[in-house]
Amino acid sequence: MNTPPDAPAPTAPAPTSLKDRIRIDIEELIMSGEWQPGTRIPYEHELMLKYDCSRMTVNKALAFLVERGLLERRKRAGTFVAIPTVHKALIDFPDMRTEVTELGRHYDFDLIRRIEREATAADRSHLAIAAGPVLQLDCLHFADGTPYAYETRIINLALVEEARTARFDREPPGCWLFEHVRWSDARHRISAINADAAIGGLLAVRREQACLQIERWTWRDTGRITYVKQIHAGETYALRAEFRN
Amino acid sequence: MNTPPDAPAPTAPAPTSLKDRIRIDIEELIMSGEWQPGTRIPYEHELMLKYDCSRMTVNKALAFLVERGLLERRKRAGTFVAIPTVHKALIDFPDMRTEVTELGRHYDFDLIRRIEREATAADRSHLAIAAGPVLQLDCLHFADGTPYAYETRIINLALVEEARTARFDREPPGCWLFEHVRWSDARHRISAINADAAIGGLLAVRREQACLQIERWTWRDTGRITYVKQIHAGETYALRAEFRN
DNA sequence: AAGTGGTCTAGACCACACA
DNA sequence: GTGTGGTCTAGACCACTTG
Repeated sequence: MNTPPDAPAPTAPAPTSLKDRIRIDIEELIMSGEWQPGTRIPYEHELMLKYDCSRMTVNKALAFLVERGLLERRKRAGTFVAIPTVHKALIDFPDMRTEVTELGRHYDFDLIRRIEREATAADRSHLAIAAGPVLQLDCLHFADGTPYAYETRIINLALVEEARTARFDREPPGCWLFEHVRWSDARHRISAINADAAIGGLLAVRREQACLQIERWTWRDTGRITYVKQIHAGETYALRAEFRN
Repeated sequence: MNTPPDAPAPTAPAPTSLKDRIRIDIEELIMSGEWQPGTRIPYEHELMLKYDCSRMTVNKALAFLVERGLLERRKRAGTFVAIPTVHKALIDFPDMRTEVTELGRHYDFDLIRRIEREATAADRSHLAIAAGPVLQLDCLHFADGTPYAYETRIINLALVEEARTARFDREPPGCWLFEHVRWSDARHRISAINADAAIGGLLAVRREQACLQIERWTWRDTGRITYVKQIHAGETYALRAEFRN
């Protein structure tokens, strides 16, 4: 469906700290257009006087807005309203069990395949390794008994040895990894694909049905931990992302 | 294609401030698994002693990690390693011209339709208004002369009056809005659709081709500014998102 | 009741970029 | 040089929560 999302929750009136009041005041001056992109805003020293506070407090408010991308600071020159170039959005990829449960539906999954092997060419490419043992886990996620998503995953056993002995018949691999492995970075790729006969059969959709495909490569400092590809039937699934400055 | 992305750029060795050293130390203890999720970490006072610095400096480092979702703080109890529940990722939605140009390709666009009208039922739903004038702008974006994306947009003229007189024959609507309107919030919806005959014709793909559809609703405090739907031919397009905790 | 984090102060020194 | 922001200090009071 094509229903617009709810309006953003009004920002909590909250026990506003002075730092937040300064921050919000400036945000509003920028949003309203009163302070145009490129404008120099008052120096920290001037804001100290205006809000009758210490420089540290002003500094915290400004630092927050810099991290959000609303301001830019240049030494000796001052602080400027940033010129926007991109829409940034924050997107949540919960694990499947959490995602389905939060929809108020009953979650279940089938482990379709579990293969331990030496890395194939494709595995080596995804995990950026020259060789080594990997574990492939394919499973189908259900919501209220209906196929929800198909997932195929490769785990680098050299980095996650515990996966060798883990049982994935009760706990889905995504959950297990969440609890057992920390990652320092991840990259996602979101694309649209046409269901082939195999995917169509698994997800119970017609051939050619447009599906949303999410791929994720996960790193830890020491190397790549896992590669996962998730496929959702398009008509019933959509990702949601929130603005994030 | 299904090529894995490049490894994340190594974090700049940078002129590390003390605050950052503390932050990085703690990050590494968490990432390595030495401090498991749920663990209480040392009190601010203990960290002051360890790093021989003021409490403010420790506090800044911890506040940063809280905002990143790596730590949770409870008064009177202490600071704890957060238990992860979702993968968060940051995704950029540049405007089409920027996006295509950054790919090193030549950008061009055609304005297909420009309609000023009283809001229809669909417009009212997307903009959450009871009535009022809207502007619909449909256009086709090209990269190196090849169709890149189809875009249909509705602008709330009550909030963006300047759009009435703006010319959209040289500058694409997305760019124009970037420069003229600030938003305070936006919601995105990403889904997969099958090309119908009309979309297939515009994007030069076969019927049923899976396409990636991105919808965006944009707010300012005072109301909804615009709704836009962008459709990319699936095989040639993918969104990329970075981990962001 | 006690001790945590939340917030703030009124200074300070420094590096850097600009004039 | 000069003045900006970057960073840090050594305190302080308070609210909250939890033992």
